[in-house]
Amino acid sequence: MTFGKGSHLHLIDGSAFIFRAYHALPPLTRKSDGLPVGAVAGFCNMLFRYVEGNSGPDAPTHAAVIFDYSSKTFRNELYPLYKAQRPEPPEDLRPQFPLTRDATRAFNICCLEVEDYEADDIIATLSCQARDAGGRVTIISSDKDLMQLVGDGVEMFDAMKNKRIDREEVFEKFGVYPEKVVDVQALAGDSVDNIPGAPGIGIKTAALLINEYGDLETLLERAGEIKQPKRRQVLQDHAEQIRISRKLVELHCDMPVPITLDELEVRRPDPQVLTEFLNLMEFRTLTKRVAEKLGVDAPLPAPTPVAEARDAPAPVPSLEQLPFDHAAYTCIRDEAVLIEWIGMIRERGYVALDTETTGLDEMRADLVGICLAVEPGKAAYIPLGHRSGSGDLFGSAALAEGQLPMQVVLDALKPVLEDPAILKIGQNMKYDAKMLSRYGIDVAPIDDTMLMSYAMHSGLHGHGMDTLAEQYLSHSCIPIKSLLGSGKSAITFDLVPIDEAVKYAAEDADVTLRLWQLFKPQLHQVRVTTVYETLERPLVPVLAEMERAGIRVDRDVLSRMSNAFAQKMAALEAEIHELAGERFNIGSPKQLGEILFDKMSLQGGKKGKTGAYGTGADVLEDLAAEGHDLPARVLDWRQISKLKSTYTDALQDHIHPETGRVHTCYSIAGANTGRLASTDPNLQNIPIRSEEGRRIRTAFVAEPGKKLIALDYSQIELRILAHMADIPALREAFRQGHDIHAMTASEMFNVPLEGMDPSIRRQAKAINFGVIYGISGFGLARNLRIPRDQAQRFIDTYFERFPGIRDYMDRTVSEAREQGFVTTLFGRKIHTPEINSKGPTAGFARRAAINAPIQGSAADIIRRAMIRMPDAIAHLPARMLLQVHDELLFEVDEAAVDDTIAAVRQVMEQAADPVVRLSVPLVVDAGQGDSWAEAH
DNA sequence: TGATTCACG
DNA sequence: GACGTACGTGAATCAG
Repeated sequence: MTFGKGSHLHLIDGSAFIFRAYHALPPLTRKSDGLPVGAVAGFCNMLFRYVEGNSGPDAPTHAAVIFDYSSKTFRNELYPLYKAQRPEPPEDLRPQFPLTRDATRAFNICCLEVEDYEADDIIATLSCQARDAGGRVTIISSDKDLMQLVGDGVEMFDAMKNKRIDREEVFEKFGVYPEKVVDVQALAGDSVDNIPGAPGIGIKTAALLINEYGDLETLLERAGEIKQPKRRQVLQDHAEQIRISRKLVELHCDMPVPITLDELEVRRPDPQVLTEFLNLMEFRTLTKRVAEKLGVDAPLPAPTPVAEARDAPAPVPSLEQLPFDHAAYTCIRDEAVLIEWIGMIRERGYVALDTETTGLDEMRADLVGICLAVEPGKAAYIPLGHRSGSGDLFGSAALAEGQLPMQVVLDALKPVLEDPAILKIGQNMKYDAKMLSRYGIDVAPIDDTMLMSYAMHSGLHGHGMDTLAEQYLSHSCIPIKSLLGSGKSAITFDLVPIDEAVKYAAEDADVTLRLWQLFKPQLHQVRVTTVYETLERPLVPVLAEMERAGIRVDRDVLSRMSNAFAQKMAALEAEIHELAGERFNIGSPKQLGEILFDKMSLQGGKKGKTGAYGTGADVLEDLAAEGHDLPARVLDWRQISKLKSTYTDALQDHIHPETGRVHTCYSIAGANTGRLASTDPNLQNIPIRSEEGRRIRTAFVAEPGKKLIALDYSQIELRILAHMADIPALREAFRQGHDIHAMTASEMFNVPLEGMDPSIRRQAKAINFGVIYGISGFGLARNLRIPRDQAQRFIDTYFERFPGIRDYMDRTVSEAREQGFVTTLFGRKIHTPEINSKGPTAGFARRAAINAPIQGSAADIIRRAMIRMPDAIAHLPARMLLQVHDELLFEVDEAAVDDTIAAVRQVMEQAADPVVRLSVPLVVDAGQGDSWAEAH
């Protein structure tokens, strides 16, 4: 087909694809020879997804993937420093560049690169040709340097955000429409690409100037007319540099392209060629998936050149590529079959296990069925508590036919599940272990695929089964919604027909087993075996115990507080409506914003990106400080409302009817840094900072005759920073037991420790915290409510006095850039896939990378303490109940309070030993009382 | 469902 | 006078 009217050309920014793929995936290598292929794998996945998604009315008629030929181009002649400070691509990415070209061709998509030109120029030239021929163009990229091309039938598509970029989007970003984007870029420059621009002028100012003078040339000619002297000077002094900058950012629409548009016509991939290429790369799952899609047989895996030991046992039949066959799963309905399966488990020494229940709350849900898998594709479901759909009016349906009695099954399985020689594999085993422990079975030993993934892939993606199956087995699990429905009409698993349940449940165990076989050897390759074995796996039984124990909560205390809050709120509500002169929903930020800034026209109203006024506490506090009553009352109302809805009301619903206690659930793999997270309810954010909120802690009480004791690490993150960054002054202060913030203040402001002004100490404290968070002048200024330049001076002084801190930060960031992850003191890896992105994301990623080793090391330390705790307190009448990041809460017989504090403190303070010898001591503070309020 | 707000370390 | 920011979480609520 000739390219012309009605044609639609897709131009894919190949280099962007490669880098994204590289950073999104762990460093995979080809099994047979160790060739790094992670980026190629990701690239192929993206291309496949792209091809799959290309159907429908807006499908392209023509397409090409565009690459950079090399990093040297004609622009370097123009300006030698252009992109000069770009880091070299990582060593293991280099050999993958040519493979991505091969991959593109294997997909039967034209791939293009031209010596001396950037991919962007090729994209520009082809876009112009296509537009001139009357066709449409979509550029698949989010690179801002391409935005100058948008308009007149040319659009961009950000594949990452799944968002189109049109003229208006460009205007939002640059403050001008596409035809003026180069002018703005020329003025603003770009530090990433080393485009000089005009010093001190950013995009905002540049857009302002261009909009005023029309275009860059006019602006430069008439620069003398500019009123601001500094701006005028800059433009006059740097006119030449700005003109060069413009040449650097302007894309070439007329470069020689060795191909015509007609040749880019979309072609179907040749199944043979494509699957052979994927097979050569040894992407087994992708090969299979593509073959399925194209309706051909997957080629046989290439023989591994490494001589296979002849007498080695037959390899486990090749696993993750075996298709999922739901019809092949067994349903165990009689004892003979059950015994047969138990035999198979004993023979192998491991089994993947999954329990099905009536709900997600292990403390309240009932067991409905158990599923076992012994080989990929070989799984069996044992229905135990299914009920036939037609129950009586009260929903108490009778047990369905054809199920073994629960007790018979549990009795038969118990020896296997508790056998120390048989490994039980689960996905989030804490859930299943807790469930089964309620039925008298202590599952051990265990492996957990969720935790394996967490140890290997933290920061890359979530670790739920669906995500993992999708990512590593290219398999989409049956959604539970398809069985249970959703919303009001949702049913519980016991009402699902057994035939349906078999497929779903057995699939889960099957997937778990396949993931385990895939992950187990990888743990070692990625060097996180120690992390998994010492920080993840042993934590499961410890947390399960804590969650089962729960903490006693006094309902009456909460309920009385709720009533008091309700009255207070009603009074405040009346007062606020009075002040506003009308009734409105105080809980609605939108309505509140309109009242404050439109109706009352108070100053300081700032609209965010959604166009709504900000009404956060900081904004309202500023208004209140100016003497406005309404915002002050709203702040009061908000505080009470929060306490009531989140704490005094919701917490009551979480009191277990039988135990009278609240049983939170900890997610081990929730937070990227290694911290735990607490849910249903969250007991890690019970108020303490405000006096009013603190009272909620009086509702958390010890049983009669017992006490609560709380022990928390003092300044653990700062101590870790002092150790990791090796700051002698901080280290010494901690060794001497000095007040660390006062010491910092004294160093920074040259004031004596004696009689220090508390506000000076407060500022030093804020800086100390800021450092842990990846400090910025802006952030510190906002936190301390001081001018920005002053905040920046503080930071400069801090870095001068403690130069090691800056070194540490720089080291950490470059480590993240080079490896794609940072590590804690104990070897936990936290991936930083966005560290090399541009724009505001870069700032976020940078700060997160700086913070992660510190927060993560602290998390590792308390994990180590928790894991050792059961043995350390076994001889005491004490139970560990809660963890709040740097604090542990125990319930103990009154008589043993002191002994327990001593034992726990010992474990906590020595928790880093012997793996890490900290150069600072860890110090633990302890408290005790009848309630959490007293103990803290 | 996403944005906003706010509780904690 | 800058692209825009403190790090990590979970829950309740509003609005579309």
